Amino acid sequence: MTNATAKRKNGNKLLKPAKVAWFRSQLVAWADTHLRDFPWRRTRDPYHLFVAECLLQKTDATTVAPIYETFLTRYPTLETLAAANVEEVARLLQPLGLFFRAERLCKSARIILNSDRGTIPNSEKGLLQLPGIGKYSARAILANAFSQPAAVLDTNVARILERFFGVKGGRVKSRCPVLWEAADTVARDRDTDKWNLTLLDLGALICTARNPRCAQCPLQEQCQSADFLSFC
DNA sequence: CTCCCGTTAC
DNA sequence: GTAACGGGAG
Repeated sequence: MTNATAKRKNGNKLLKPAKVAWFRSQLVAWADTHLRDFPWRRTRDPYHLFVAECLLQKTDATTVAPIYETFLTRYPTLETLAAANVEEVARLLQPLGLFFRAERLCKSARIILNSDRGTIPNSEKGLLQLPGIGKYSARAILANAFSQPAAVLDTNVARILERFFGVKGGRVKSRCPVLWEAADTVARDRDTDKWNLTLLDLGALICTARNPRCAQCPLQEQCQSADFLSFC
């Protein structure tokens, strides 16, 4: 049993089980008709998802979509990326900014090819060895490419958990144990990939950082932070 | 805690 | 016009 699974089973003192159950069922229903469609959501290819997660870091999904297609056309395999000219990769990433990612992508490709597996690692530990892959990206790849029950915590998920459950994370959400634990607690053991996408999309479409659309939110009824003024 | 950096919301 | 946005690494 993994740590995360053990924690889920024992429950989280901060989160009431009944409220967690309601949270899940509301979101599962919402996901049926509201999940967004992106090219990287139509594949389970570990390399494709590795590229996608790198490009999606601190970058809006709608901005990434066209570049992602071009990237995979130009560098269709780990081998081609490992052999790529970093400057050229950086040029391709131009509309996204954060050019240091070009170097990290190429370097990761070389590390992966020199590893025992020779393919994208299928463990959190293995993925974390790669430059540019932190806990969020590692778990996203585990869930999406390898169907593992790996919950993610990004600023969207953190915001939803903080608002709905009233838990308080620190400044740096990505390294906040309370929020990671909450993310693990609310996650489902099955279809964790879809669950992760559900939270990301609720954060992107409804529970936005500014001007959240509380009136359209499936969680409004039990949300600690629901903006009741939005009814008026 | 700071830097990275283009895009989008305001 | 400016500020907000968003993961990882040093």
